[in-house]
Amino acid sequence: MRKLRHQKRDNSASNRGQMAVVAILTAARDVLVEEGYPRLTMRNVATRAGITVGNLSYYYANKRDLMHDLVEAVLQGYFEDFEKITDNLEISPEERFEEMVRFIIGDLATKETTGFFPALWALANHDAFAAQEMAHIYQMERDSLAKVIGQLRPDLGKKERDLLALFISASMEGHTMFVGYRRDKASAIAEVTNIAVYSFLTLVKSIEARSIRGLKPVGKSAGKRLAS
Amino acid sequence: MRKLRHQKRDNSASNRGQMAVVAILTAARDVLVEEGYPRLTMRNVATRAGITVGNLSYYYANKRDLMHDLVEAVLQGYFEDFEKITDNLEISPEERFEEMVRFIIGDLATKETTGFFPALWALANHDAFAAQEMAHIYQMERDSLAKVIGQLRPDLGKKERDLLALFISASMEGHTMFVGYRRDKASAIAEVTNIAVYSFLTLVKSIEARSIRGLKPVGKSAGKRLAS
Amino acid sequence: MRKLRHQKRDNSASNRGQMAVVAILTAARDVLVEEGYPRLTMRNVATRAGITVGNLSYYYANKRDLMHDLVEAVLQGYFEDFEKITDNLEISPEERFEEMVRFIIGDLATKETTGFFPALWALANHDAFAAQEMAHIYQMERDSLAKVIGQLRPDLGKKERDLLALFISASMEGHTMFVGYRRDKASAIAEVTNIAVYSFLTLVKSIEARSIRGLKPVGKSAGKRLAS
Amino acid sequence: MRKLRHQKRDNSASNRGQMAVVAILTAARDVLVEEGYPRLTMRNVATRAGITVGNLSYYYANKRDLMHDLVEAVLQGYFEDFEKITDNLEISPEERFEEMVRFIIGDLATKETTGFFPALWALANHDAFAAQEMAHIYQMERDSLAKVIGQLRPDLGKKERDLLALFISASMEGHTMFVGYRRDKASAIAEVTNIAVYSFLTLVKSIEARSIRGLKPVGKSAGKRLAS
DNA sequence: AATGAATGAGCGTTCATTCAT
DNA sequence: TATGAATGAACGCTCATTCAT
Repeated sequence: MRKLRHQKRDNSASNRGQMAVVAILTAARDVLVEEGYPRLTMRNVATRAGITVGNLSYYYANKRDLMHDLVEAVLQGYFEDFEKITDNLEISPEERFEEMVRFIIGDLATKETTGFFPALWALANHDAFAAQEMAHIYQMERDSLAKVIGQLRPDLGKKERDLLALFISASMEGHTMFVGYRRDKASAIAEVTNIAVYSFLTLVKSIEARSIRGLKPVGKSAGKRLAS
Repeated sequence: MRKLRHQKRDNSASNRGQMAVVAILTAARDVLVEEGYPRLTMRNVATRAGITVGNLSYYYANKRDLMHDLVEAVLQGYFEDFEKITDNLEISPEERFEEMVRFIIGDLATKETTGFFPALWALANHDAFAAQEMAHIYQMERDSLAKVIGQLRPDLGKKERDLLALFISASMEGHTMFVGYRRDKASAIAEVTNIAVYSFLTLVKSIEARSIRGLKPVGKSAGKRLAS
Repeated sequence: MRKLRHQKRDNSASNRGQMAVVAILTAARDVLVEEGYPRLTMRNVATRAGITVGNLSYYYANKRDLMHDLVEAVLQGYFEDFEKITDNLEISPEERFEEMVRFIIGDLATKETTGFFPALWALANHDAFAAQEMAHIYQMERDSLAKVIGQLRPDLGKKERDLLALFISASMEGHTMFVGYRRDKASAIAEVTNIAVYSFLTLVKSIEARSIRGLKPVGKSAGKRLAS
Repeated sequence: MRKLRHQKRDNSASNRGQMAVVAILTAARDVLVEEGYPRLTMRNVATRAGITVGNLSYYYANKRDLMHDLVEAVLQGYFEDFEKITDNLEISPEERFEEMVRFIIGDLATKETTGFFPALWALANHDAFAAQEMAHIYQMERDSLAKVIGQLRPDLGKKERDLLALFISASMEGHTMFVGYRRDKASAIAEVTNIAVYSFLTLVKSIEARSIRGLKPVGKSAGKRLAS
């Protein structure tokens, strides 16, 4: 995760308040990342932002609004990141694809991302807003991926490209808990990234629509299993 | 997730207490799954288990101990599941591999697993015990996977097999938030599972050690990128 | 106000909790009476009852429930008081009427009543529950009054008796803020009570239904006023 | 309640500030009337007046001062109202008396009065200033009443006239909670007013000083009661 | 006159935990 | 084993008030 993008709503002259909002959002993210969601309290955020609870409530009347802005700020950061890669036409589609994979896996190993996203996933299970924002950000990621997949495999239909993007995106996210910041297998990140690039590229270049639809290629073991 | 396995520690005659513990653990899991970690309170657990807070504290003096047992009980269930698949020698290694993939992805779409594991991942970021237990369960999953990979690719070294198992295991877990219970892309689970089986099998059967180590095959774009 | 009547809901053996509830309700009434509604906080009540906020919440999960029980306890006390007077058949209807007037005005001068009821009236303007409970208690008062009025004036219809009871009841309540505990005109309570007895008795004994309906008796000034 | 009378203290040229004060006082009264005293916050007043909290504090440094002015403004309005009736010499004393009764009961049924006065009474129990202002306004009301009573009954002493005025004034105020705006018995206001006019007129015209002092007229039941 | 920003105390409520019975 | 009662800290939030600009 690189930086928070706070969209100011009103263009008031005062930038003192604007700075406070950035401090609050950064503090909130840091508390969430370093201490976890249950400790993301208004008091902790205020303390870390160097203000009082009362003043925090001046900027965010309630926790929900704060969470809202926090998630949106994180989102906006990724939106800008993905755009840069997708719009880089100086390199080939295959290179762009590899770059996306390396960017995403590289990002998920940062302290912020390793801390933030699992919290968001857990939240999304019981919080409609978190679920919606999560859907939004991953739709963006999949769209970027599907675009490049289309350039690599123009023969595939939109549905197949979207499913491949879904599979690849979800697979990458899964590595957060293993090669993420200070996680168990963090030392294997280089190798895992290499495998990811190889695996996803091979997948995209070789798969046939029937493998997705479930008609196993000839010689597969499925028949035998059904017989048993 | 299928069921909770609670290992009684003392062999006391009372099985009333044993039943109470199972009720408590089940209640705890259900609260966690249905309401999320922040609402996993001693009161909620006690109420759902049909006992009083005071009595809950007789079985679990504090929340940490309860969490401990809960995570271990979930773990134990999976230990038994994996064992059954790994020990099934009536089918070929390739079939065993496919079965593992289909079992894991099938499981992650259950209500319990979709609810439980993201909470565990988030917790593991800030709770050493959760991290340790998580490491334990996934080590088990990877061991099972690595064993079958070894049968499929006897030419690969242990390190490569382990890395492939890590990549495949992590990739599968990543689908929890997307095709899991009531998640965004739940309807695509069949196609995603097919892609997973195809992709992982292709990967295992085709990858060379040098692709893992990072020496890209000739003609790769890496050189060019480094030059830019 | 004489005493609080707390109706225990469950007949549990423990009277420790029962005593705590009485202590809480008494504390709540005293805070309300002595410090006013804005200072009727859970903390103040707990402190005065000699318990902690946490323990108060064990008995009353929220302020609304506490208020509910408090108002009902006060109500119940009056219910018993009125019953005693109404059921006293040893004295004549006129004496019973006088006794009721003297009891109500006498009660309104007690510290508890002077403090409690104006707070309830103010509350009833914006709190449906308070309004409903208030309606309940005064209906009871009017019913008692109307009963005696009926014995004094059997010639009057029910509607007229009810209106007289309403007028008399409301008039008496109005004295709370003037001859109530430590209020401006507290020293005039004896004379005011005498006037009340004389006035209400004269009213009941002399009024004709047409004076209530608005048809002024002959010789009244209404006509002249309309002409001017 | 008809309108707020704010007396400007300094004769500064700025009438912008004067208008702001009226807006603030009106906002304060409306919040009190519509939402109740506990919600009469500086923020609510400022918001309703269309200014910021900071600016409100320019006009009223603290809540006490604001309350002070609010109560005085309401008072002043009544002062003007009573003066008009008292000074109307075109009608007879009896008519003037009836007009006062009808005016007061009519006023107490307005939204503003029904909301404002019970709040003031409750406040007066614990706030010396509110008690003092309340005393002031009702003294005025009683003075007006006593004046007319004196014209009706020149034979009575000042003390008796004052006591009658106290009884009548207090009785009328008591109807606020019953026939006031949106209160329980609001539909009975016409009949109650008729009863009030009849009752108070009868009282004033017939009562003897000894009935006030407590020496009951011959034939009364007091003797019997004392005997029992 | 007016704003936006800030404080610190207090609110109702929830919580993990303890303990006598 | 099981309960009801109790504690003290923390939670999200609101408030009157202050102050620099």
